[in-house]
Amino acid sequence: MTIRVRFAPSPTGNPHIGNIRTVVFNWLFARQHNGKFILRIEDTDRSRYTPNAVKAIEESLRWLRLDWDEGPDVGGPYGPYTQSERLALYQEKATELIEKGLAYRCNCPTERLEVIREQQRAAGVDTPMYDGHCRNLPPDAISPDEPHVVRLKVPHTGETTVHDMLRGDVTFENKRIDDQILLKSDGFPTYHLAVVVDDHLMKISHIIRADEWLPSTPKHILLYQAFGWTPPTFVHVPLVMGKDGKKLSKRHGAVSVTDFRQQGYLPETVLNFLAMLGWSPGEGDEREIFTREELLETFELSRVKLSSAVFSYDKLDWLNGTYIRNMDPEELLERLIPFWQDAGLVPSPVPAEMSETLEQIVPLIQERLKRLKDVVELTDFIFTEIETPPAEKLVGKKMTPQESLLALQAVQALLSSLVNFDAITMEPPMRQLAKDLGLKAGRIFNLVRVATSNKRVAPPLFGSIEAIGRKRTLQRLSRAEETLAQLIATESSAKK
RNA sequence: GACCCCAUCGUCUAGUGGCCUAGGACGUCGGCCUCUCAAGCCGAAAACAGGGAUUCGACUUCCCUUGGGGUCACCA
Repeated sequence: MTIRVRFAPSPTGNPHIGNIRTVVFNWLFARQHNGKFILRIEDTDRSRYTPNAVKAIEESLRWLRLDWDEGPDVGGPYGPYTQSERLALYQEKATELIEKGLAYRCNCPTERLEVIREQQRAAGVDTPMYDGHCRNLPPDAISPDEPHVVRLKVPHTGETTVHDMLRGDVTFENKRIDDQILLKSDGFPTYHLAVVVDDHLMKISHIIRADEWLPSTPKHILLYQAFGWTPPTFVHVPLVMGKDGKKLSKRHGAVSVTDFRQQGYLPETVLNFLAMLGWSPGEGDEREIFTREELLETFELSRVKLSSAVFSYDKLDWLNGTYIRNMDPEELLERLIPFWQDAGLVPSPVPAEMSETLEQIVPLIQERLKRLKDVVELTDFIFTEIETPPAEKLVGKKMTPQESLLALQAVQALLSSLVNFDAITMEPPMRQLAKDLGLKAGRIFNLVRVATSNKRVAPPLFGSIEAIGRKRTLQRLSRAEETLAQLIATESSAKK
């Protein structure tokens, strides 16, 4: 049997990371079995349709390199792959069921339905359901031409069993299953009809979808039975939760693929992380880092956990940092440039004379980045003018303002005298200078760091200064010295 | 509320009756290294929800309780 799986999102916005985790499972499963991965757009709810959502979905998948074999853009033998283009098909299938006596037209107004639900709830009914008003009307009682919906005639007795690949058999009582609407009054199918018809017609072999669908799966099975079709294999995978144990949503932080991308998470990281959320390689294999190829080799759908997993932003950060550290510096530079440009620190295109500086900066920050975007805050002082640090920030630890000023002046003199203004050249004399002044090297370095970056935390000093350049470094030192001098002056006048 | 799913450190997980005085990873804490911050290295604290049953023996099997989650639309 050919493995055929699908991702069937409804175009309502940027794809959610939880949904993408399910896509990762689908995609891995398809690819490792030489099967097909299909993208199908379920746009049957016109009220929720978002124009650019299909683009966003496709871009997100492409970013993660989750390629599809059939879909709206690439076509395929079972198209079209957008449900709104298949309307006639669903109507035809619904009519077929009506003719078989397995479905019926219903023209109960929404208001009446709402009243019934209210009453049932008030009466303490467990599962509010349609009251069957139109269920046993003669077939011609409602004309196909008047507004109506089509409902499935669900048997009132017996039970329906879902065979789930991961959970085994899950049985539901038919009397608790409502006469599901298949076709809405606007002529569009509901999810239940469309998904069954399309999965069957597109020869889907495995429906790998989120847990939340399990309760509606018996409805789908009933539909397969009504059509006389064999249901595919169902695989319900757990939901992804936020820190508080609820379904992951915006209030937990980044949730869309776009969010993660914009914050500077690497697609490799996200793929790796998502695959490990609810799946692990098993006994004796304690790897955390998996390349796409390794995942393809190792992933096993049957090993997916049944319990829901909490999305850990901390672990994602660690993973991303690990990927960044292992990356080729040239490649890292390429990926960093857009973030510098977005922040307005580097012009686009990158001026030729700047690229050397950028190359030089990368090793300074590579092991300090968790997200690519962090590069902005970490290196902005190299590109833009800094505010001169306030005097109190310029007084070294356990040092007087006078000592600090003297130290900075000495550094300035030293740096002006160097033949080559680069990190390797400047470090030994700087250390010697500290010794000569009777100061710990760290003290003086930190002082210079603040003076040249206005930050207490910054990349390694000498590399940073080299990137800033001699002229601007000396300028910043001068300004810092002036500030200190002023402080000293006001302090001494205050004493008098 | 009803139905359904789930249940090992704070989090992601290993574990399919004896290998478990429960392993790894993130995070946390401590130390080393160190020009700050990271990174790296070393170390520590940290879990089998509770109760029955089966068994010579249960983290591992069964039942109940508890807890968490999901679903109950002319949304998917």
